[in-house]
Amino acid sequence: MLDINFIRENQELIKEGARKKLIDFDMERLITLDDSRRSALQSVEEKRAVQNKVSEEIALSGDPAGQAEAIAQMKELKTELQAEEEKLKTIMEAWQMLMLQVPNIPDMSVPEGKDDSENQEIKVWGEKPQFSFEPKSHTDIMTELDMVDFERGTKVHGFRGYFLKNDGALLSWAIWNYAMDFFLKKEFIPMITPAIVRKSNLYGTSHLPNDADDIYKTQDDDYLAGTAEVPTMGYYADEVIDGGMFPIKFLSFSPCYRREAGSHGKDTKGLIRVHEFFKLEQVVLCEASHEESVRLHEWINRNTEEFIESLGIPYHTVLNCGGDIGQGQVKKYDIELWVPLEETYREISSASYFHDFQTRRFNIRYKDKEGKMQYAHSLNCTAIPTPRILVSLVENFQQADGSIKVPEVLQKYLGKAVISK
RNA sequence: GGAGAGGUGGCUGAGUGGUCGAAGGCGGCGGUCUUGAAAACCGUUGUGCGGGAAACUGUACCGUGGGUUCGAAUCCCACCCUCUCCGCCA
Repeated sequence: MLDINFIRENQELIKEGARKKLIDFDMERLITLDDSRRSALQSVEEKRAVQNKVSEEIALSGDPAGQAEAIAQMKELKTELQAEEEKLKTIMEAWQMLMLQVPNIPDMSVPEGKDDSENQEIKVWGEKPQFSFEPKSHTDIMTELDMVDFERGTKVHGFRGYFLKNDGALLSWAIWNYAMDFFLKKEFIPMITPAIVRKSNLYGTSHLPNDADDIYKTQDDDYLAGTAEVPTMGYYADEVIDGGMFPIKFLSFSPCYRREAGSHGKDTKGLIRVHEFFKLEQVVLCEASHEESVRLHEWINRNTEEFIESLGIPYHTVLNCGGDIGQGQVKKYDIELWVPLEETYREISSASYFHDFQTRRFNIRYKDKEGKMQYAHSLNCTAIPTPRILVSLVENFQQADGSIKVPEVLQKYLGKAVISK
């Protein structure tokens, strides 16, 4: 959400931003609606002022005849007022709906482009493995080592179901434990968050109303969050935070649920695209400063790069183009890991900053040094998603005999250097 | 799931349907006093939106949403949440 006054004063900037993001937004309609909102609000407030004044006079008056007359007049005014309030309410509903759709303005550095194919590679790291044998896919490797069971996963869960077992399960735990140690050295606050959330939280992060089809819903009208970003951002909703705590850095662990409604034909095999997974997520709140947002954005992205580097998995980082960043995001980096069998990089991390786009929706504020109320800034970045990370890990470190070489940093967490039959 | 109690400002806690944005206390801020601090005393102390250069001013906010009324923190309805007891349960 943006401030309506800011929107009115920067219409061209926002329209240009929407164009770059390939978001269809009807600015003229919002302005027209806002004009009627303003005039209706003003009219209602004027009538209320009269009502308040006369009501007070009635209360103070000792003259019954005068009171009766004033009450009669006020009855008329009340009827008019009720009609206008009704009108205002209708306008407000439409206005709020539109306000939720106004896209945040992308940063100047965000490149033009229609989709992820036009993201800009800004960094490449690591040596892609050269196999002296015929490499296998992660599904084959892991199935043969009895680390995963897709057939029974499908039997129990349905489409995209999986069980991780034996070293597949242990490797997941090893990664989580290592990741905790790695990230907590950077002074994050560890959290385990609820995944079942009230829908207001999803409006806050702007997953709603945009991605409604991709979100599971309960019979109580609650939702299953697709990322711990949602509950973590909701944590301070409607609060005034002590600005001295900034930057607040959370490392949140949660299960993540995604219907993948728009991608039925994609990645139907393996662990790339599943309905249910686990993720450690970096979520940061900071003071309302563009420079600070930028600094922390680089930092959280770098954290995940460092983590991947410590595992030794080849990756590249891309700067997402306008068509591939969300409504609320100012700028986004994706980190993508090399998947040898597909001969391509696959996303495992996404780092974005939002300025006060999310915190306005969540009403997360603080008092700045001058004592003025400000909306905080928010950012988030994947720390590590499992089991997706296993895809690259297993394929890159497979060996001729079908075993997997365990990255050195994980060995003490897993308790072995090689996963084999 | 059943029974009961309750949700008021940063906290605590009053509030007969009408000078209530809301007493008192605590805390915070400013000041007097003091070498300094404490204590005491005095003053001050919410947020959003609109108008105004400003002083200030209009409006809204007492869990949320409706309703009754000239007028609602106060009455009515629905919902949400918290607490206590019982039941069930990883």
